[in-house]
Amino acid sequence: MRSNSKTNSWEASRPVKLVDIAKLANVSIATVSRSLAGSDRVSNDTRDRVIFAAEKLGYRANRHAVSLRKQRSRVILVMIPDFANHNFAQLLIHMDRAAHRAGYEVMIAHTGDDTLQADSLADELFAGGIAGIILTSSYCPPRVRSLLLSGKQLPVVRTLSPTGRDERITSVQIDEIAAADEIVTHLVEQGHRRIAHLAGEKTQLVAMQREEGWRRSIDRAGLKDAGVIYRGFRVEDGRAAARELVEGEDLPDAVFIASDSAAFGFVSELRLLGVSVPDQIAVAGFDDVSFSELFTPPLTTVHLPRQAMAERAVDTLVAIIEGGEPEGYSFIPHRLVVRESSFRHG
Amino acid sequence: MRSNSKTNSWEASRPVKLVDIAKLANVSIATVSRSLAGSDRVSNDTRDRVIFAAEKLGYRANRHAVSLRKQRSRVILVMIPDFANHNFAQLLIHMDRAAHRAGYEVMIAHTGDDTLQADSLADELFAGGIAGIILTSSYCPPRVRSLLLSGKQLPVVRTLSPTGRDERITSVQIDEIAAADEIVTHLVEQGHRRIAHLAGEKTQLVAMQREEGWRRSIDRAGLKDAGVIYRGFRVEDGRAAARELVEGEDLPDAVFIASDSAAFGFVSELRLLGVSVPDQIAVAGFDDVSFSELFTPPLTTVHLPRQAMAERAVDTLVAIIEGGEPEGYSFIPHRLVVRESSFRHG
DNA sequence: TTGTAAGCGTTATCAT
DNA sequence: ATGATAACGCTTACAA
Repeated sequence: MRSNSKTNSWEASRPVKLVDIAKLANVSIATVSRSLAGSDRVSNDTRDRVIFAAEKLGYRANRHAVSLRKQRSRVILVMIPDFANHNFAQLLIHMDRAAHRAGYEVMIAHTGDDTLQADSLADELFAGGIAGIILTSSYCPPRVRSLLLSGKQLPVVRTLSPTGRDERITSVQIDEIAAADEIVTHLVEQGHRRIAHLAGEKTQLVAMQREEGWRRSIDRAGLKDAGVIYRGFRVEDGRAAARELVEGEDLPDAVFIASDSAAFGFVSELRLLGVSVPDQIAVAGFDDVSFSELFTPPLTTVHLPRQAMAERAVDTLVAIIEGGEPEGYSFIPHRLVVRESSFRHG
Repeated sequence: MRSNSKTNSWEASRPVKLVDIAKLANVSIATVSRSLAGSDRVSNDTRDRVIFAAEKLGYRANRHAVSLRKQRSRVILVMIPDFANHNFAQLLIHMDRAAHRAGYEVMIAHTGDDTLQADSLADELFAGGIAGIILTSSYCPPRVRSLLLSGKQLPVVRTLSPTGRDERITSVQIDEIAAADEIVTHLVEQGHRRIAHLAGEKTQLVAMQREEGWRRSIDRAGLKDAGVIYRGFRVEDGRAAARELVEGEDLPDAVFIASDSAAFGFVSELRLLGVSVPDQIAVAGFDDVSFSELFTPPLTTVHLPRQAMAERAVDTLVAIIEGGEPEGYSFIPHRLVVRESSFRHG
């Protein structure tokens, strides 16, 4: 048990409660509550007096009392695998804003290494502690997953990361396959012929979809499979892939890399190995994080519409929470960003 | 008012409550509560039966009921000016972890453009909604500030950003002046003579302290003031400064830039203008965000010990919340990171 | 060792 | 239009 001394060093002045306002305004607490809630069953005069008193005392409702009584929380849990990744950080800004607009607060659960804490937070969905959950990776807390699979509708929405049809999670995403297809087609149009792919891990749906897009594009162009390296989305994965590629027979003309972070590592390691981008190998990434345009060379990539996804995800979730019908899937348009890293060499 | 239909599309199965466990285990609610709390005033047999029942039903305590009854929340509010900035994103990861370790949850308030929402959240400190506040910028919510200034002790800690002595906020920070001094001294030792400074805004304490460090270093070395440009900490500020500098008389040997982000913009814009770093101008930044080493050229900078600061800030706050004595200031050691951007040209 | 009951601050139902 | 009062789910004296 945690120490629970009664002598807090910060003398906690007693919070202002309804009863304090009631006394000051000379009405009952019921009337105070109604006035503050903007009910029309109060005389204008009384309401004004109450509101004045409330402001004078600096009243702030106790969220726990309200949530307990109303049996409904105004907290949305956002499950994030990695804060440090720009994708998630930016998503968070926009979710926070959208949530506030709708009258909700955002709480974060980090699903990084250890999901226990996060799962426990998510379970509060069933205890009324939180109103809904936004998933941003392929991860889904076990209890939520099993209920979802049993056909139950829950206030749970996934965004950023794609959702398999059989997962039954309301989803806000881009068309990953089409996006990958488009950017690889851009490489083809630049004149590149041997286009390899640095993919994510084979177990990840998002990686599989981006690979599928790459494959469709080279098939359509009648190009030969120049090889796939399965690694991951992090900087280090890109570095490792670069070393592997340089050790191999002959270099491809271009590489489509499934994430910008990996692309940074890839290009950076190639430079160390004396291979220059795009002169010797052209590169295209995926995500368009803020550093992509500052990178040398500036990275050609797919821009993830993070703001639109975040807002749509929140709005969808709020709609479900407040009794609407979940829509299943909704797709957000993506955008190609062509920069120097993909330019034809020579 | 928000629509509040009673027919939620997700049939909310009634949450499991203590009374459900009580029935299943054939004991009173009080005994259930005691068992789950690990009280020693319960027989082992009963406790086991209760815990078994609780797990079987998938019980999760209602946080609002607990907080209301215990008159103490387990939520820490972290006020962040900008999620997208790596500094804050990383800080958040570590705070989240440290908070969970101590049994708290983290809630985020974005103090970006509009502080109203954030202030309102912060005010919950006085209504019992949150247990304490961590500030990460110079911003401090008005009500908190005025109470602090009146000499009151509050569970409020600032980190990352320095605190003025007169602010009376418990603070976890690095020695900004010393750090700036050291990195400028490194530039001096590289042989640079005309060392300019790209500072933040004049109104910001952190900018003033870094400028002070720069000034001390060049004074000690007996160098002339090669000029200060006051802009800001963002990429765009760095770009603008680069243009201003190139338009001026003659270029300095080196520039100490008060933030890595601004340094990215500065170097990037210089490249566009045909000035190369570090060949024509050496550059040193401040922060050591994750891109700093991927940047071209890799950036010499001061590493902010984000993890240590985050953990110390949380621990300090928790100590105050739980009745300890606030320590005032505590300093975390920083570290110089020397990379190519500061190398002597020629 | 266990049960009974009061109460945390708020909202909502029922009177008046 | 307003006031009394019963919940909301939980913890914790106090009783047994």
